[in-house]
Amino acid sequence: MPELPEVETIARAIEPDIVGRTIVSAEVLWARTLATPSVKKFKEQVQGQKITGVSRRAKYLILQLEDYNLLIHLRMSGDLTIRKGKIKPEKHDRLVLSLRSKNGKESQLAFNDTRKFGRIWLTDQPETILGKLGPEPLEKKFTAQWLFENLHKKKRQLKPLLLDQTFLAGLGNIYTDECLHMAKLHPLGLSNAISRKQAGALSEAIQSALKEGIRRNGASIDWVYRGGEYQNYFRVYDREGKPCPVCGAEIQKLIVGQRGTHVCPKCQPLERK
DNA sequence: CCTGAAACCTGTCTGC
DNA sequence: TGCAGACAGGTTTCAG
Repeated sequence: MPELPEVETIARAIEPDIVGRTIVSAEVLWARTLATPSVKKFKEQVQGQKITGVSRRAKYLILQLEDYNLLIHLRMSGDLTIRKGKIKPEKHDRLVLSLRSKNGKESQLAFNDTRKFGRIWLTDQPETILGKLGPEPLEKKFTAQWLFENLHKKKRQLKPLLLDQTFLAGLGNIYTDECLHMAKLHPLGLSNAISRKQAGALSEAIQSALKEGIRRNGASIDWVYRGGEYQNYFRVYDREGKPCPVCGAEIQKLIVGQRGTHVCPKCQPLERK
C-alpha cells in the first residue's frame, strides 16, 4: 500500500490518538519485524516511554519517544491502526504497543502486516537509518534545477532511478508511473538524456502527483482500506488496455526493473536506446 | 557504475 | 472444483 502520500495519511490519522500517551508494554508476534534491537531489549527500552510526536521521512513513520525514535517502514502490506481498550491481536498483527493516556484510558497501536516485509527500528540514532535517503520531493531542496543536475550525474533508466530512495525519497510504483505519464516521459528513458525543460516538467509532475495523493488521503487498493480515494484518479497505473486520459490511446503494461509499469505509448514515446 | 534476478512473505486472481 | 502459476503498493543483496 504505502508510498509517501499513504504514509503521510497514516501519520496524520494516528497522531491525535497517540501523542501524549505512554507505552505500557509491547507484544512482538513476529520477531523479524524488529530490525533492531532484540525483542528483549525492545520491550525493556520501549516500556514507559511517552510518545511525544509523530512525523514522516520518505516512507518511514517516525514516532518520537522521550529517549528514542521508533521508525516504522510499512513496505508492501503494512498498516497501523488504533484499537480502543484491551483486545486480542488480530490476524497478521506483528507488533502491538499498549498505550495509556493521562486519565488512564487504554488503547493499542497495532502494526498489521500480511506479507511480513515491514520493519521497525527502535534507536537513539535515527540518522544511521534515515541518513542515506535522498531529498523530500515536497520540500524546498527539491527543485527543477536540482533534479536536472542530479539526473545528469547518472546514466540510469528513469523509473528505477526515481524509485531509488537514495536518489529521491518517497516515490513508489504507483506515483512513479503517474508522474512519468504527466511529464510525458518513458520509464526506460535515460536520466542523462533529459532536457532542462523535461526535468522541469518532471519535477512539477512529481510534486503534483504526490500532493494530489495526499489531498485524496492516498490510494486504497485490495484489502487495505483507509478511505483513500486516489485510486479513482489513476491516469495509467493498473489501467492496462484502457484509454489514456490525455489522448485516448491504449495504456500498455511492461516490466521495468522487475516492476509492473504502465505507459501511454503515444504520450510517452521512447526515443531509441 | 548499471542492470537484472532472486529473496523475503501471504493472499488473491486467472487459466486450464 | 482443484491446482499451478502469476502477481501485488518495497527493499536488499548478489552476479555479470
